[in-house]
Amino acid sequence: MAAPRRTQAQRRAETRQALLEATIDCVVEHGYGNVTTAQIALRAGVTRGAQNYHFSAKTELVAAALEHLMDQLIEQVRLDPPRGTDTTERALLLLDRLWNLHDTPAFKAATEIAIASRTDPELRARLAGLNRRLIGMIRGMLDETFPELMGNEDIYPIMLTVLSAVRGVAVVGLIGSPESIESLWRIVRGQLEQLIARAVEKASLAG
Amino acid sequence: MAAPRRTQAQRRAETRQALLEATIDCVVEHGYGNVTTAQIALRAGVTRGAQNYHFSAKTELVAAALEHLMDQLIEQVRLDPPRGTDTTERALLLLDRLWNLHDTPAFKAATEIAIASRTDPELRARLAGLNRRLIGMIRGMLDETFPELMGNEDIYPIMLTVLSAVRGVAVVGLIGSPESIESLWRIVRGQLEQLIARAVEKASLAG
DNA sequence: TTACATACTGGCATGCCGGTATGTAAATGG
DNA sequence: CCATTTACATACCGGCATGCCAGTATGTAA
Repeated sequence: MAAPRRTQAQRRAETRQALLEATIDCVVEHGYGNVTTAQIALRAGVTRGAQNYHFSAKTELVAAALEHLMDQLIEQVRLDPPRGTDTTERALLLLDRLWNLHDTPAFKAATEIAIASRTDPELRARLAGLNRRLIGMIRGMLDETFPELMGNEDIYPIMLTVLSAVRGVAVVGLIGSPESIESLWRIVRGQLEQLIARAVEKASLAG
Repeated sequence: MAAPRRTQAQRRAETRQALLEATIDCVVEHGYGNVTTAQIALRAGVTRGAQNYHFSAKTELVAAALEHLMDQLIEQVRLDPPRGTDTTERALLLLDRLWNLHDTPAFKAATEIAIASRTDPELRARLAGLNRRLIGMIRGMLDETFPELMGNEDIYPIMLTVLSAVRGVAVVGLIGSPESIESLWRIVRGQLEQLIARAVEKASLAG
């Protein structure tokens, strides 16, 4: 095993990333309340000393991990926007993509951490902008995906409602069985589909 | 201070209730992850010994507390069903009541505990039926409140969608500022209102 | 090569949490 | 009025998570 001779910046980046990802994994697996710094360090293949060197407190690590996760998700979504000639078709594609995003382990972790931040001021402060940022991202995506609806202010309330419903289902999904969630989502999806279809119809009549 | 000479059943019931309520209060105030059994006992005005006598483990106490809370809420809701001549009017009344239920400290506690139960099998098992029970309650209430819609299967999907959306908003409400939640709810409420109104209209045409 | 900065190691120490064990008071029943 | 059960109090233990620190290695600049 020859020493890889990494540069300082590389070393730093690699261990940090390993820690951030291990944090998310551990939260997903054991739940935020049960996660220990030792577990995280172990999973990251890093000693507790190194861990503490980069992130002096647990909260800091967790907050950073969630921000990192968010960055990944946003990037991942931004990379392939929904394509299609039909407006409704694109909208439903977006809907499904939104759901898939919420049906992911990452969302579990994010939710746990967000919930925990309610009573942790330090954490809360750092996470304050994340939801705002998420909504901003979705908004931007809407504008890009539906240029024909540009300037139509009616779509944002619908977006928020859809997002809320998706979140509601996703939250139940944290504790329910996959089958029950699947069935619940099918039902809710049907309703949201109608909501969207009507909105698109209305908008194209107006436009 | 003369001894009140309470009966055993009274003593038991009183300390138990004090413990259950203190548990909810503590969870609301400090968050599930930070709550300690000592805090709860202190708040309930009970020693840790008594606490342990009634609830041998923390999980047991928390689960019992949530069930107790649920009982209270269900009872409270069942006591005054929405009245009104107009179907839509009653539906909107129900919608607001549903939101008020979710905009309460009790919901915060319930959510925290539910989230925690994801990685706590013991807790999860005891809470498994609660959501089912809640939905059953809402279903029953729908049947009572809208006898004219009886047998119309279309309203359940809508109910689930509305419930999901309400929950989604409520979850954001856990960490957001009261103002931002108020404004979000107003927006979502507007959409749900339309959803409901359309459903009622359709149902009365069919009926 | 020397001097310095950054990255990392391993272990210690403290506080605290949940659970238990044992003793005491209050109520019930005969 | 005594015996037994139920309800509660106090003290304690084992364990463990967290943060910290003194030292070491590795990269970087003079």
